Formats: sequence, structure tokens, C-alpha cells
Amino acid sequence: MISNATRSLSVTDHLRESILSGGLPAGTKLQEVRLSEELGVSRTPIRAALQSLSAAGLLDYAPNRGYVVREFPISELVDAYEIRGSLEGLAARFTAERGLDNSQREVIEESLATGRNILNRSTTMDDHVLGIIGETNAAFHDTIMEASLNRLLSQMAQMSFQIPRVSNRNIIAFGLDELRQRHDEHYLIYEALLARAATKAETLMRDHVASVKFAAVRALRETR
Amino acid sequence: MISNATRSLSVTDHLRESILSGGLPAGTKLQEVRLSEELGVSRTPIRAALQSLSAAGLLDYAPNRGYVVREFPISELVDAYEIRGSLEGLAARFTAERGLDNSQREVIEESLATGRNILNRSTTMDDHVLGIIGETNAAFHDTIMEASLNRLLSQMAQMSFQIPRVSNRNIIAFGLDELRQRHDEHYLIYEALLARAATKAETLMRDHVASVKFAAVRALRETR
DNA sequence: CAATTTTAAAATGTATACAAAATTAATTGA
DNA sequence: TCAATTAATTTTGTATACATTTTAAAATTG
Repeated sequence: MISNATRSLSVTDHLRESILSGGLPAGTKLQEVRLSEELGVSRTPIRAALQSLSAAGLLDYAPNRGYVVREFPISELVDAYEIRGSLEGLAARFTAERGLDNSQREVIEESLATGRNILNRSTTMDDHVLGIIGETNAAFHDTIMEASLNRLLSQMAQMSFQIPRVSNRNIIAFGLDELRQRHDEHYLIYEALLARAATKAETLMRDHVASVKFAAVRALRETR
Repeated sequence: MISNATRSLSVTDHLRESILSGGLPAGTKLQEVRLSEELGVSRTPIRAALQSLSAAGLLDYAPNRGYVVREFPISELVDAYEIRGSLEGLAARFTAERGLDNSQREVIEESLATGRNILNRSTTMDDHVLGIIGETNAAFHDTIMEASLNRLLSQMAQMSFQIPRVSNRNIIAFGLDELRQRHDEHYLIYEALLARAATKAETLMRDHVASVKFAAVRALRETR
């Protein structure tokens, strides 16, 4: 199990992981005693975790009836990308208005350089490449979200990432060329941020996420 | 205390109310024993409530250090309206795409009629008028959010309402004429929804919320 | 036999006791 | 006196026992 400050937090991480990975499919009833026996802790941290995941939107809850892994209809999953586009667009706008500090610029520039390097060198798309791209992509998006200086926005973005398959780290496996296009868009967004062009940054970011959405929808169609 | 299915839920409602009303100002440390004595319940439901409000973004939490009522900088409050605008805009678009069912149309039409009536009859703005307008306004916005058929979106909108003073029920007290303008915008939005004009509905809704934002910002400036 | 009621089992909600961590107070030593 | 350390207190985290509600199984009745 993931190690954390408290058992409650560990259990929360563990269960979230199980749900997002599909180990606990939608509809699964999560019973406190069963889980406490399985994970070797008392009901107290289990209850805390269930409540937390319910607030995060991963579980359905009814008083006196407990928690159930909630269903994620495909339509909602597609919508989640639209929502992410709007939220990250807003984040880009706020960040353009407020500016990036030195350390934030550094992080973004490093993510751009690392991404550029691996995309130039690679001819095939293995797990290594996907892993690196996933990290640099997340660093880019997370930094902009952080620089927007808005907790509500960050919290909401966090929520949208808790929808299975909607995340900045899980790169949808489209071709290298497409990956390069997405990376070029990062450059353009960064330029707009440096130029403090708020509306442009917002539009570019929204369109960028929309492109990712198209790939995700295509991937979804193919796997089913 | 508010009556609910469980003590945990009652305590949650009670504390939320206290925070949003300003009874528990930002920075207040919420200690479990103290609250449990004050509210006459054990620590268990108190802990559940604190966790829930923390997930909702009203409290800051640190392991082994407890919960503190979080600060809401004015800038974040203004941003919250931008976020609301985007989210409700998306809701309008999804609803236009998916359509309203009969009962939803009924609710909206009744809210429009009730609002029209009271705005035509009234010459001054007392608490009665504000109460009715608040209700009809909330009914209008809530119904569209519900009709968007997207849980993530609804959940996020719910979050933005938990920021003090950002809510569809708390009408910012601008003049009757302005209230009439806002009400006319409701009509236009409803028309766009009926015509299934997705982009138009989204734009109208976003602009509508932006207008409310301007009034809110103005009101904030005056009260400080 | 089917439908309803009653009863038993199991699950969630709450209180409380104990453990561990953090905070505060007291003590020690320079 | 002041800093660092230690001890005491307070606060949060966890386990467990009991209460209440829900769910299921069994019994009853028409």
C-alpha cells in the first residue's frame, strides 16, 4: 500500500488507484468491514477514505446504504475534456494576466526542452517515450494551473483528472507526428504567456485540449 | 441544528452555514473536541463534517494538525465568477445539444413568468422581491445545469457556489432596471435552448454571468 | 402458493477508549 | 537571560464497542 502521513490517506490513495485502474469496476459496492479486513486497518480510516473519494466524485453515496463505485458514461468522459479545455483555458488566461515567476518559467522551459529532445530522437513510440512525454506534459499543464493562482480552478482541474482516462499524465497513444504537433502547441502557448496575451493564451490552450480530446475519442472508438 | 438523515450531514450543513455567513471567519481553527461539546455530538460526526467541508474547499487541512477556515482572497472571488461563467456556458451548450424535457421546460417557464410578474409589479426592491427573484433565478440556472446531464459539471458548479457570495440565490442588490435586464437575458437564453442553438446558448449564458459579475464586483467595492 | 409480517443477520452511524503526534510548559545548562 | 531539551498537555488518528438502520431470511396468513 502507498505510504502516507496517515492510514486514512494511504487507504484513499490505494482505493483511488484501484478505481482508476479498473480493478474496482463501476457498480462495485464498497463495504467497510470487508475492506478493513482486506487492507488490515480498522473501519475508521476506511470510512474516511470512502468519504473523501465520494466528495471527489468517484463514489456514489446514500445515507445508511454505503458507497458504490460510480458509472462514467462515455458521454461524460467526452464532456470532461470540454470542461478541462475551459478550465485550462481560464488558467492560461489568468496566468497570462498575472505572469510567470522565474522558477515557473524554468520548469516550463525544461519540460519543453526535454519533450523536444525525445521527440526529435525517437522513431518509435515505446513505453519509455510515453512515460517521459507524460511527465513533461503534466509539468507543463500543472505549472500553468499553479501560476493561475486560483485554488478553486486547481481543485476543479484535479477533479476532472479523477475521471478515468482524463489526465495529463496518461498520454493517449497517437502517432509521433501528432505528438510533435501537440508539443508545438505548447511552444505557442508559452509564447502567448510570456507576451502576456491573455485572450490568445486562453484560445490556444482551449484548442490544444480540444485536439487531445479528438485523439482520445478516436482511441476510445477503436478499443471498443 | 439542521435536521438530516445522519448527524454527520447535519453538522456539515451547520458548519457550512456558519462559514458562508461569516460566523466562522477565515483563519478560525476548528477543533474537534470543542465543536463536539458545542454541538452536543461525539467527535465522529464532527470529523466526518470537517473532512467533507475540506473536500468542498471551505477548509484547509494538514495531517495531524487539523482544519482551518480558509481565506478567500477577493481576486479568487472575482475569478470564481469567470469560472462560473465558463461552467454555466458549457451547461447551456450541452443542454442545447441534448434538449429539455417537458418538466424542465415547465420549471423554466414558471420561473420566467414568476420573475416577470414581480418585476412588472414592483417599484421598490425589498427583501420579499429579492427572495422571489433569488428563487426563480436559482430554479432557472439549476434546471439548465441539471439538463446538461453531466455530473462533473454539476459538481463543479456546486463547488463554485460554496465560495462566499458566489451563488445563484444571493442576488446582488443592484437596481430594478438592471434586474429586469438580467431577466430579459434569461428569456434569450431559453429561446436559444429551445432552438437547440448550442453555441449561441453558451455565449449568451457566459455573457449573462459576466454581467452579474460586474454588479458583484461593483457591490464589493462599495461595501469596503 | 403468493404476499405480508416477523425475525434474524449484516451493514452503516455514533460514541468512546486508547495511541501517536503536535503543541505548550517546564526544566536544564551554558 | 536565553537557548535547547525534556516533560506535560493537548489534539488528532485509530480501534473497538454499541446503536440504529437496512437487507435478508424465515415465518405467518390469506
